[in-house]
Amino acid sequence: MADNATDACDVKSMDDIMALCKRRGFIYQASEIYGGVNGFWDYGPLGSQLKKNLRDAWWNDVVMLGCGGKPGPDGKPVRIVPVDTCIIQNPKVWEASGHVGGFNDPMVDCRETKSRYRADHLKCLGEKGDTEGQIYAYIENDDASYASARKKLDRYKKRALSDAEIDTCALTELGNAELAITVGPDAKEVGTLTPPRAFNLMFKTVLGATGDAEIDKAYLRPETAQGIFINFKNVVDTTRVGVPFGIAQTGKAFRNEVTPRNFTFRSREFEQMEIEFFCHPDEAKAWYEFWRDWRMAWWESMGLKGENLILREHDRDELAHYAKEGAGTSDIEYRFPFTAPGYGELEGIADRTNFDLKQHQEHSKKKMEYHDTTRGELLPNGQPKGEWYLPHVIEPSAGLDRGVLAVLCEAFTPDPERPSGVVMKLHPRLSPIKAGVFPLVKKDGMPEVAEKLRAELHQRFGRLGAIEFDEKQSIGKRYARMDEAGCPFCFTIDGDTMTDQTVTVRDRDTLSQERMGLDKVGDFLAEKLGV
RNA sequence: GCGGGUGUAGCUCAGUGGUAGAGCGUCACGUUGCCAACGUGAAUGUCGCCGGUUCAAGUCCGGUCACCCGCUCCA
Repeated sequence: MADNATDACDVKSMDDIMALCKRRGFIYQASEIYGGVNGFWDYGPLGSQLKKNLRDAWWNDVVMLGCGGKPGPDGKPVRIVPVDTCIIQNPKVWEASGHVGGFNDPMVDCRETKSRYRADHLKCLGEKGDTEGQIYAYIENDDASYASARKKLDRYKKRALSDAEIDTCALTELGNAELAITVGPDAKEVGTLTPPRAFNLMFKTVLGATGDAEIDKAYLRPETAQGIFINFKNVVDTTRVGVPFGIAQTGKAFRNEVTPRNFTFRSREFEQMEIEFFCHPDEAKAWYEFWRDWRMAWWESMGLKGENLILREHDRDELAHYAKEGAGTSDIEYRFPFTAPGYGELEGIADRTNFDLKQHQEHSKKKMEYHDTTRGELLPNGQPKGEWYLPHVIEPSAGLDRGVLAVLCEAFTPDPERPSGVVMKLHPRLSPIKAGVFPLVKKDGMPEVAEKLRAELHQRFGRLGAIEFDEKQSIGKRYARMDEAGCPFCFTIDGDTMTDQTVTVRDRDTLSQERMGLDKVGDFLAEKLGV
């Protein structure tokens, strides 16, 4: 598959993938019967099981096995504990995290140049005392922008005005009538600037049935991370964990994206799989590199391989405000059909330093420092004195819905040779349908034997995914359906089964058909599913 | 948020102001002996939604919603 990855990518059409997702019940548009709602998607029977399987794989590998059992940079097992925190928290959480203050800025759009400006970054100038003539907006502390505005004013007045004749004010002080005679910083026409509009990406809600919209204002969380940070002390105090350790959480988060687009890639409601890994500041770099590399390997183990998956280290000037002082930030990115030849982010691994714990310590007035009893100078009795510090945090934060989408895109394989025309080569561990059990024809006792096998496999593997039983229509049609659903193996009961107790195993990816004993099917499937 | 495009059956799409269509899929019955076989039959639509023009609107006009593409945004 790796050899023709580029070719396959070229052939893949997002429209075809979306059509298959709808047709086979992976993903539907939310509220479809009411015309849909922008930025929201529902998962169908196959999609929800696929999503659960990917989440379970993450949960199992990260939390239960602690990075799949791989020792950390300290040579010890990686310790991760889970939490499940609320979508709605005290609004002060989002003030501390910076989500309320920093991202509540009114913005101004220019209809002519399509530029967007922060309203509080724009100033205006005009001739002193002139209330009729044009006003020129410019970007504060930008000499070129200011000079441009002055030049436009001079040209409008047909003379060079002195500094003393100029009046300036903030754009936010202008009324609508004045905006109508204002020229944007990079515009030629007047009145192309929109009134300042707030672009807070957080969903607001109101607490209490009779709640006052202002006083009882609350937010749906824009990320799951803060729920972990605010419970850091609780977990340390009530669980026998010690730094270094991680706290994991999966759950929904909500962002009022300006432009939801690209199928489920940028949704307004989405699910995250996040780890906040707490470590000593001196060890942050080693843990950062450990997590970055292990997370990359994990996505590869989910079937995302070759040129479509890359690890990209952020440039210094690209780093988020909280990561400036840290060891760095990396994105694990997948080349989606709609981003190709570029890539879209699946997971970010960031060294957030102690930014979040420090913020919550300041805002909540609660001590967030950790007492590390394994550090500090040795006391006369031979015990370490201990050291108080704010742990640094390495955050591998993955998008579950984006992961599902990447897995679907990777699996989607056009194949004109097949009757279905397409096969979903999902990793067996992720496949929503684990196996198909088919009687070759609906007679001669075959359905009965097939049903017995289905019941046996269902008992053993039903917790992982569906076991499909189908006795209708031709065997080829049933195989084709399984190709589109991404079912990796089909077991077919035929005439020979009745005499020698063997079945045909049909492999989705190779189309090979081999015979095996009826009693070997369970173990065969267990091995393929890695259970 | 701006500009362009699209919206008709589950999917892909035809449809010239005058009776709502095709292929595939789905379902039933028969047949069928390993890759969407075949036969017969069936179901599936307020033509995205709202309004307007008209004797008559899927078709023309306006608005709106959703999706796609390009900007913009994306802590």
